[in-house]
Amino acid sequence: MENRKDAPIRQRILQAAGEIFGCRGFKAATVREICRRADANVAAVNYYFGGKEALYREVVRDLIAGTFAKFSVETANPEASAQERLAVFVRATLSRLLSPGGLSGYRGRGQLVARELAEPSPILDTMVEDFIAPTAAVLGGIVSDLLGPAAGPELVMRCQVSVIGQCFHYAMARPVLTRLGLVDYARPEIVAEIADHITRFSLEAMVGLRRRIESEIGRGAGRKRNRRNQQ
Amino acid sequence: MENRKDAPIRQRILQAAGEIFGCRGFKAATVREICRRADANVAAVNYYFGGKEALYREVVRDLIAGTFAKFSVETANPEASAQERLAVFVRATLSRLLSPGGLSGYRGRGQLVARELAEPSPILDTMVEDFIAPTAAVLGGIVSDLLGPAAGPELVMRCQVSVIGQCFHYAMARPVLTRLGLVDYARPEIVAEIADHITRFSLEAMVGLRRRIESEIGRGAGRKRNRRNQQ
Amino acid sequence: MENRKDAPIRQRILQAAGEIFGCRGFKAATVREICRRADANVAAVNYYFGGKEALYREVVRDLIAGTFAKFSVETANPEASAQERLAVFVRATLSRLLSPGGLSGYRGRGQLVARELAEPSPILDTMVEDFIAPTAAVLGGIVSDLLGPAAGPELVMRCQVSVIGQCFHYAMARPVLTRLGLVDYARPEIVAEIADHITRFSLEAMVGLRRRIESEIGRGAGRKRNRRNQQ
Amino acid sequence: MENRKDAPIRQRILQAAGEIFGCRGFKAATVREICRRADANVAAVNYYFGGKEALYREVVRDLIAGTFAKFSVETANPEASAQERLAVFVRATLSRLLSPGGLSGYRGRGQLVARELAEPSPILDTMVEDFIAPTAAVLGGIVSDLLGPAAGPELVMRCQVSVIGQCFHYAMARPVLTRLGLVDYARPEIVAEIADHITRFSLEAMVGLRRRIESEIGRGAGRKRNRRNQQ
DNA sequence: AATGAATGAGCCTTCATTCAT
DNA sequence: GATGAATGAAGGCTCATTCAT
Repeated sequence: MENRKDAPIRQRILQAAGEIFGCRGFKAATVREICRRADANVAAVNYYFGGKEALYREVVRDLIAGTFAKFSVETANPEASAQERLAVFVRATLSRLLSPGGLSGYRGRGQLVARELAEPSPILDTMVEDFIAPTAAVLGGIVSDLLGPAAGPELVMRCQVSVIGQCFHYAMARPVLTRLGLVDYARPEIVAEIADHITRFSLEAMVGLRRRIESEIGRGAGRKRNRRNQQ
Repeated sequence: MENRKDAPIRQRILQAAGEIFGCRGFKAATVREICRRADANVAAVNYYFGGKEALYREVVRDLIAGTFAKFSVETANPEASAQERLAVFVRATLSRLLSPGGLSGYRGRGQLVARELAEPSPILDTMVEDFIAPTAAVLGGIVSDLLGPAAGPELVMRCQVSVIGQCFHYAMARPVLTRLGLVDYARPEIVAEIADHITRFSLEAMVGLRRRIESEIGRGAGRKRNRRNQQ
Repeated sequence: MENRKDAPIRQRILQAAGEIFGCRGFKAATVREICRRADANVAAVNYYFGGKEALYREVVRDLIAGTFAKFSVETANPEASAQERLAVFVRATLSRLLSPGGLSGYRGRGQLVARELAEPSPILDTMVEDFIAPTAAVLGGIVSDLLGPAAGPELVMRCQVSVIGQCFHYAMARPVLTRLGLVDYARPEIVAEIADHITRFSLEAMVGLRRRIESEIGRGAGRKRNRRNQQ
Repeated sequence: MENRKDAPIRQRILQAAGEIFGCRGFKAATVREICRRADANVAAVNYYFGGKEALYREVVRDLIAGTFAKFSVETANPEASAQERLAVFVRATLSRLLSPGGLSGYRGRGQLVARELAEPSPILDTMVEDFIAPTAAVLGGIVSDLLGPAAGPELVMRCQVSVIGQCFHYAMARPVLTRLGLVDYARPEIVAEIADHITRFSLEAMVGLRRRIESEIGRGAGRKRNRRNQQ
């Protein structure tokens, strides 16, 4: 299904490049191997993309853009509760990272993003601006709602990272988690199960934190403990 | 302090290699650049280490071993409460990852580990076995205590990943978090603050999860089935 | 004629490699020098042949195969006398070794074979099997006929080596023979003259040996014991 | 017995160098390997000999000088018959080339000379002048006597080469002869057997040639066919 | 438009040699 | 006198890129 001989050469190269770059990294990947896998001429990369680096940029951009478009982190219903929106966000984020149609869709591609996140390259700035910042904003809204108005911006940021960090670790540390026997990525339901856990874990944490903040405020400011019911 | 001309050449190369390998990755790094930075001859890498790959192994091993030895994830007092042990664990893990004496101690070195975790290389197996697995076992004990005897092994594993994932994200996604303005790594207290947050967040989550598990068991085993409506 | 700029690069490299490998030996020869002489890029050797060693193999193979094909050691007439067949064999062998179209055709190439014969390299096995063994078999037949049925296999083998050794020495010890003033390789008729000598020398030897063997047998088996006094 | 630790370092290096140079050739041999085998410091070669090339010269010189001194090509009795002197010459030459105390005395050393003879290097000139030319002169005298006064200098030279070529081939083409199964170098009597054969073969040849020359002269000049009995 | 031949820059490594001790 | 540490030069090879077709 992939690498169909009748697919346009440009597409075949893009596809092959995603796999090779993901497996080997930018430098270790060779245009020869990419072209061999794409069944294209050695000069095709330069002809269609202008060079190895430009091809790499295109691959990463396509991969992220495609994946982000495929899995939305927002519910269709804007009136949904914060809990529900969190569940959707986590599920979508994990799907982006782990599901077959996502960043790890085919062999090695997930590592491509892992590498890119770990390594500040010029392309990262665009990625952050175009894709990651909007996503972070969505999560920021959810977390803010869950923590309530008493939570300071610092706490909101930290909780954002806590949520997103749990999700990313399953993608970034995949080789380690596999070796430790902590996660079995082969099971098809794994994404849903992990999403459920992260949602529950994070909700429990943030509800608890909110309760604690507000009780402290209540204690500090007097008896306004009826605030608890707002959210 | 870095690259002192009077330091033994072997040390200078090790130091330089950590930085270069971290910045560029194994393949993209060149022994020429390493030696230039270490102010050593090109042949010195082969003379002292036997080759580029052997140097890389030594760098990673030294880095991890040194860092793990410097920051213990266990309390001196074995009778300490699970909460306290969690706090120590999180603080030590973050220190390993972020503090000046740790894996990101100098420019680029943190990325070296990020890359190694993301990209399974032969050396990773040894690292997992020697350093990561023991650490994971410690965390497993803490989490297990916090969740109580009613928690199944699945939940314990998932919570382990939730805790460790929060910590790692600050190291792995450092470039992104910086660009998003979510974390200011320059502030010296940042490690302690993040550790506090992760500990609180995780404690709140696990205490909440434990309460829920045990109440469900109670419901199943006895007569508190009116709790069901709370959540 | 040599190194013509319009000759295909592959051919120019092959030509240059024959000379350089012959002059310097495999290890001391450098692809840089070969390519410089062939007026080709340094990478051309790897591009066309896959590496220095593969180029060497091709050079030796081409040289031997070409030479062996050009000079046949067998007479067109299979009914020819043993004497005549020996003359043809010796002339062909010397031509292979010394004539302009043969193994020493251009500067240094003869030494290439000398070196290869003296120094067992993996390629030698193939050469022996494909080219030398068949040639040895032809000579074995001739010698066997000349010595008669009474000659044991041991004697046949030794005489083979005596014939071939005389031929080879003119090629192998060329520098020494030149320095000693024993042979003037510059004279064009030299090959024919040497061939004549070796043929005569060897014929005389083998005819004499045959007479001696058969007279001894006669002595042993019957009553021609008066032959003993002849010699 | 060889490489005794208490032998002077200089001797141990000479010994080791002979083996390594013989096995690998000048360029492929490394001073490191030589020094390792001699259990000496890397710098010892430069210290004692002034460099790799000077060491090589010394090794070849020592080897040839020692061998030539050990096996004399002349009989003790200057009045000996030409046949006898030929037998001694051949036996000595073969011993120089093949016997344990000679040029192939230990592993690989024989090939050292084979290589040197095939490859005109500056050192060869000295070798020819000091060692080979005198030997050639001895053989020239023997051959001249055997062929008789009627033989021209050309024939004498050719017969010299025929004799010496037979001897050398056993040393030069050793790998090939072994592969062809023509010679079994492992048998201890092999040198004597080969020497006997070459002597007989050459005597038979030269006696025959003499007879032929003289008969032709006789035929040409008249009826002096009684010359046949002289020799 | 698309390609195969060819290339030049650069990489890792080896090795004879040097030099301070 | 003798050595171990260190080095500069050079070698084989890889690879992204170019160019004529």
